[in-house]
Amino acid sequence: MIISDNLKMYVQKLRSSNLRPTKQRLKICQFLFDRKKTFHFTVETLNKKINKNGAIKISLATIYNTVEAFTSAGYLKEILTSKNKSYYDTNIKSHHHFYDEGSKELTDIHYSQIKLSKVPVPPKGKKIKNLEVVIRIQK
Amino acid sequence: MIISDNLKMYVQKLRSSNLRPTKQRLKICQFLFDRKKTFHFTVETLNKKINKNGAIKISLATIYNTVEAFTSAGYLKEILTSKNKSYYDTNIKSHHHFYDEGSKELTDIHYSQIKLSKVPVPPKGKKIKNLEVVIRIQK
DNA sequence: TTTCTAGTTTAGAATTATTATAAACTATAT
DNA sequence: ATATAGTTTATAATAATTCTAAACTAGAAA
Ligand SMILES: [Mn+2]
Ligand SMILES: [Mn+2]
Ligand SMILES: [Zn+2]
Ligand SMILES: [Zn+2]
Repeated sequence: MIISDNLKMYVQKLRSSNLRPTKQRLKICQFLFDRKKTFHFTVETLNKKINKNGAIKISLATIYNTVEAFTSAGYLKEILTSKNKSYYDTNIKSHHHFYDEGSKELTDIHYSQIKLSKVPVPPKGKKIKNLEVVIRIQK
Repeated sequence: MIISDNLKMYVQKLRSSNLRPTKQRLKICQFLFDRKKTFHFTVETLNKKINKNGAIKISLATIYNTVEAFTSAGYLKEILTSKNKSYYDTNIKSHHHFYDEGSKELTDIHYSQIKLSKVPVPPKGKKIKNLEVVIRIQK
């Protein structure tokens, strides 16, 4: 895959979500999705890496806006785990996580690696939005 | 059970955790534990209710300090669920929760109501600290 | 191609939850 | 009673995030 091909792909992807393909969004797309493996990040880490040595600087506000827009559009998944910071995942398939309380890092657990053989019925009028398990680990 | 009996009990409980039985801590103990059912709260809701119409006002800083001290002492459990706010639980037994994204309220799920028939081994050198499930629900 | 406009980016201010600071207060050991 | 370590408190500081409003830009329409 050549980068210019991916760029076209991102332009389409963004347009299909009613998001204009700005250079900021495309740069963030490339950073997030031009790779073989999915990964986890926070706005803080993304901001640092995006603005390390690139040509254009992207403001923190735009990083926030874009991560939020990409999450709404379904390109990213938010992982609720820590009380202070939001984590995001480029792996949008349903799956579980280890959360290391020491290093504050997430590791994927494939969906099939956890079997819930008994799950309670939600209260009337409510339905289950998400059943992904976060297993907290430490040394 | 008479309140004065519970008060003595709280004094002992606090002393046994090397916490001086101040009038602030005792008032918070009474508010949290003088009831038949356990419940969930945030510092914000606790602060409002504690300082509604009581004789002594307790500062927000003391509410934070006390909730932290009680959690360390094992009188309370912290439930990590939302990205913005810490939730606490007077039910310190291991159990699971529904978290309603609309009302932002927690509901207990008895430990036996969820069966995990397959759980992955944690990475080497790490052990599982906590395996309580939060099921996110919505309308 | 120029013009227009809604959408986007940005710096900086505001907000929210929480933690830190340091002075005044108090439980309790001596 | 006194001393002292622990506690409370108002207030400041911090951290993550959201808001604001002005400047900028993609892309539709003229
Ligand atoms: Mn926040
Ligand atoms: Mn915070
Ligand atoms: Zn993941
Ligand atoms: Zn509970």
